[in-house]
This record gives sequence, structure tokens and C-alpha cells, in this order.
Amino acid sequence: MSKKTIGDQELALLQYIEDAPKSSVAEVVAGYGESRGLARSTVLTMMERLRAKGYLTRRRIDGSFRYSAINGTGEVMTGAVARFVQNTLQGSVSPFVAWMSERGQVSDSELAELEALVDTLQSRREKR
Amino acid sequence: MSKKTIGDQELALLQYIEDAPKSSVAEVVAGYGESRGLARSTVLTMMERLRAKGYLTRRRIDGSFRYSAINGTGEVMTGAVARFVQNTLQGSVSPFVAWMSERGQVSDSELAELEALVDTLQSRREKR
DNA sequence: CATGCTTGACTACAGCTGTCGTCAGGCGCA
DNA sequence: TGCGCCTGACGACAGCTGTAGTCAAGCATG
Repeated sequence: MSKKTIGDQELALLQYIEDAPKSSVAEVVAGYGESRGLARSTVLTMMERLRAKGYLTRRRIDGSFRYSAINGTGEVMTGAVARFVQNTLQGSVSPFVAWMSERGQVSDSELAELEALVDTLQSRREKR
Repeated sequence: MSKKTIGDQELALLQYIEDAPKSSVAEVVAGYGESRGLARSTVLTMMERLRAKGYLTRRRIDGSFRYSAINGTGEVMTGAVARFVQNTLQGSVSPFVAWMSERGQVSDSELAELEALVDTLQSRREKR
């Protein structure tokens, strides 16, 4: 089980590649690295590290490598959330709720997601 | 603004102290460090680093120092959540919601918090 | 052929974190 | 008075992350 840690920037990059699979390094540099002022070698290094940790695969296509995320869409993110809640919040969700309520802006769609979540949880509890 | 970064373990420790203010190092070692196999010096170092970053204060009482968190209760945690959502989740809350719904166990009290949150958000929206 | 751009693999390096060991000064008790 | 324990301050070190420069092999082009 690849339980390897993953840094913030690495995660952001991983997310990018998850959204744009089969990208060449050059493409990632253009579409991700350049906008944040990262050198080509930096992007390459991060991608290789992610590959070493088992989050990315690559395949040689037409001479150059194309990288893709291994986990399905969104899995990376939920994994990150799981780790965060576990390691940082000691398993408690309360701080998250507190923050949501403090912070002003919650988009309509987010609110909808939350409502759906509560519904799901409620019915799940009733069934018990 | 003390915008200093803060590691996972450091954060956990900070949270502990937030819940048990005016603790001496010995107390923190006994109540926090020992259970996770940390040496006294480790705990001390972390506490000092937290102090250097501006998250803890200490006052000499009866010879030895007593440490307390500077931020009010919970602020540390919500700050951590804010950073996490911002840096790692790129500002989107969806992964969080997705994870909660995937994960089986949500305690009754957590569910209650979520319900309250949704209520708050709903009424807040209506007022607009 | 000689040059030059593209792609990958390596190497480097500083800053942060997690973890300690150790040293020196006080304090209390035999 | 002397010894041992508690408390703080420092120094150390390895591993991870963020960021990058550089070198060598390939391919394209004049």
C-alpha cells in the first residue's frame, strides 16, 4: 500500500495531471508550471517524485513520456482529506464545520452538497 | 502577521496545549508525549518552536515555565482548516464533502453540527 | 556534417520538521 | 556539603520538499 506522504505543491500538481491525463512534461510545464513561475526542471522533478511514490504512471508515446494519475478522479483529493482529518484534526470534523460557518462565502452549489450530505447521513442513521 | 507554517505534529501538540493551558513541560510530556513515545527533549523542542512562531506563550510560575496557546480556543484548528482548503484543495470544499459521505462513521454530534451548519447557511442565504 | 532545441536523468541545496542527546544551573534532601 | 533529579537551552542529524542547474542522448535542419 503506497502510503507515501505528499507535499502541498506536489498535490496541486497531481491534481492538475489528474484533470489532464496523458500529458507530456512539456505540456504540464506550459499549462501548470509556467503560470506559477516554476522552471521546467522543477516540474519534472516533482512529477518524477510523484511517480516514485506511486501516484503517477508514464508511458512512452512517440518518443516522449506521457504521464497520468494512477488513482481515479477525485481519489487523490479525498485521500488528502482523509489524511488531513486523521493526522491534523485528530479525526474530528468539528474544526472543519467551525471554519465553514465562520467563513462568509459558501456557494450555492456547495450548500447543496452539504444539504445532500446531511440527508444521506440522516437516512443512513435512521436505517440503524 | 505571524504567518508561519506549522507541521502536523506541531499542530497536534498545539491543539493539546490549547485544551490544557498553563501546562508545564513535564505535564505536556506526561499527558501528550509519553503516550506517543516522544522524548522529553522532543516535546520541549516542539514547544519552543511553536513559541518562536508565535503560537505559544509561557510564563514563569513557581520556578518553571507554564505554556499556553496564544490564539483563542479553536482558532488554531480553523486556521489549519483554512490553510488546507486554500493550499491543498484549491479553495474547493467538495472533496471534503465527498470524503465525509464516503466514510461510514459520523457521530451523532458531528451530524448535529452539520445540520446546524446547514441551517445557518440557509438562513444566511435567505437574508440576501 | 555541425548545430541546436527537446527530453530525461542526475545532482544540488537550503529550509522545515521530527527526534534526540547532552550540558549547565538550581533545588531539595541525606 | 555533596549528590542526584528537574528544567531549559543548544546543537545535531536525517528525511522531505521546493526549486533549480547541468549534462548527455536524440532528432531535426541548414
